[in-house]
Amino acid sequence: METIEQGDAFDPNCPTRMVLDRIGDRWTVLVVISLRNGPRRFTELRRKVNGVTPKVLTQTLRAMERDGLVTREVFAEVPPRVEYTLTPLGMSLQTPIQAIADWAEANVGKVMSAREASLQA
Amino acid sequence: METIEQGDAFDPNCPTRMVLDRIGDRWTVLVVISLRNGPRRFTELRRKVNGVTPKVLTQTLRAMERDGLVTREVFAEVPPRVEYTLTPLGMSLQTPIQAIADWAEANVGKVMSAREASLQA
DNA sequence: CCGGATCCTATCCGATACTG
DNA sequence: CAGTATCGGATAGGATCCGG
Repeated sequence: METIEQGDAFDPNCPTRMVLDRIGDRWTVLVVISLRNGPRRFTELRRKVNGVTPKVLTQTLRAMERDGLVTREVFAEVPPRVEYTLTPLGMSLQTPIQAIADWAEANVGKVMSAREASLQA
Repeated sequence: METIEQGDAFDPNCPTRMVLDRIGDRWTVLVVISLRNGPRRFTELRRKVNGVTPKVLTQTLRAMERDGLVTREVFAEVPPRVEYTLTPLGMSLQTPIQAIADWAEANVGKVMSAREASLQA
């Protein structure tokens, strides 16, 4: 079936629900965007992903690692260096993310004016 | 600019961030899917969106109404009837949602096996 | 430099009960 | 039928400190 089904995201165990949960969280999408041009170090990511705390960034990266979206590579150096890289799977996530971004840019104006209008009513 | 920018979703006030917040919540996406074939009544939605409580469904619908995604129409009848309908804006949300669903269906297997694999490591 | 440990708060969500 | 009111629990996320 090519289109969304009723039983789809309504069930916690369903594919779409799972992806939605990932995309829904505050940072996963930002990390994907930040890594799209190649590997980044932890601190680089911290700077790019404006305002994320180390704990949460670590949480996010670990979750993404578990799901096969990023790989984590530790270099036994002094000072220590850790690089995160998008897997092909992680890279492919950019397609739906881009779709969202496109919709957002195209329609944010309408949403904002709807919001304004509802304040007066 | 056609592609995602760094400053994009990193700022709470930015378009993508806003849309992500909507998509991230548990029910908005499900309501959009449930309404795609035409207007639905409150209780119909409650049934379709499996397990949502009236309070939360109302919250979701009100938020969507504010953002111009749905319209709410009250019929002065006995018994009372209220219909919710997707606006064109709300309809257009199905494009990115479909992109997510497609990605999910195509890649859920990989994510699941990555998860399995990480359990043994 | 990387990120774990701990504590805390905000928010979302669910259950239940009640009203026009 | 279509909600509202109230309460309570779960959890993501933030602040801060500390260790390898």
